[in-house]
Amino acid sequence: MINSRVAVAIHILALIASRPHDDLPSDYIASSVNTNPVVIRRILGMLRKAGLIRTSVGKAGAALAKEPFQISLLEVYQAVEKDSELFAVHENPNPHCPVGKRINAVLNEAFHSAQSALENKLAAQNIQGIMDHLFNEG
Amino acid sequence: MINSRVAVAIHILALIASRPHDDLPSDYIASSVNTNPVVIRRILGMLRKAGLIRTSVGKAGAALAKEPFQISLLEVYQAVEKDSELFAVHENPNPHCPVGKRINAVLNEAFHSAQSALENKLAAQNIQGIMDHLFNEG
DNA sequence: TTTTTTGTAACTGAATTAGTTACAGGATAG
DNA sequence: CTATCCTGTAACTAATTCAGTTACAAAAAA
Repeated sequence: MINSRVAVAIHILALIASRPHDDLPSDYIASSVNTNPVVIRRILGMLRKAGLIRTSVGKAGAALAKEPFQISLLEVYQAVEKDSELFAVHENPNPHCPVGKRINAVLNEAFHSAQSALENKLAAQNIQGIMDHLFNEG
Repeated sequence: MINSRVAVAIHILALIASRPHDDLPSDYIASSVNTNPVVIRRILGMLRKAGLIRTSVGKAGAALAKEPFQISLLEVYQAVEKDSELFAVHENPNPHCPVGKRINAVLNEAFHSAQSALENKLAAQNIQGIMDHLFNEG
């Protein structure tokens, strides 16, 4: 299962986007997510390094670096999940076996098409869309 | 990253499919995968419980329970990965926060569309296709 | 100057993973 | 028949990842 940092990161960004005029401290965000403030600051750090938000040391609040509709869920996913491969492949299959010799090339191709489909769906969604679902529906 | 059992399971099935008249012991399969025979037998057990292969206690060899083209990579994936949710979501976001109150419903929807895209791509591929790539191309 | 806050290091415990040893008991070969 | 081969499974290990936590230096704000 993919870790919950992606979910928390989207939660954080939606919260910031929904309160653009407030400087939300990590303690406040943590109480919305229901976790420890350090967990929030760690994820804020990843989002900052990915260029999605701006923060200031010692000063409460984070600001989105782009408009909510310009922040795709794929960017968020890749900000908090540095491993670019979704599927693990076993190392060093037997090169003297006709299957082992080529299995990794074939698996990589098969897995890549699935991973791309996933990423395309994430790329097609953004923080504004999350906001719309949070506040304008149901 | 999704564990390597999926990759190993596909390797195993392709190997069995490519040698339908041989009874391959787990030691032999293990030497192709380059791991321990118990790792192979564990995965064979999962594939058997999923109805993809048949084995006999004490007797070498596993037989596919269906034709290679009828075994999709999605079935293999689900055989060795019992967790049906791809993305983790943080538990108990704050119900008193307008974002926390609804974030999980929105996240589940967003993640589900991505997961479905992945699963559809896996469902569209099967062991015969893996064999074709292994032996009829490149 | 006192308080608040960030950023980050360091540690913890839980969970997962792949690999390993061990062995009971079924199947097979001589 | 019996010695060997093999499966299925339990149990243990070491490595890794994860979320949560404590601690604290340094920046910002009250």
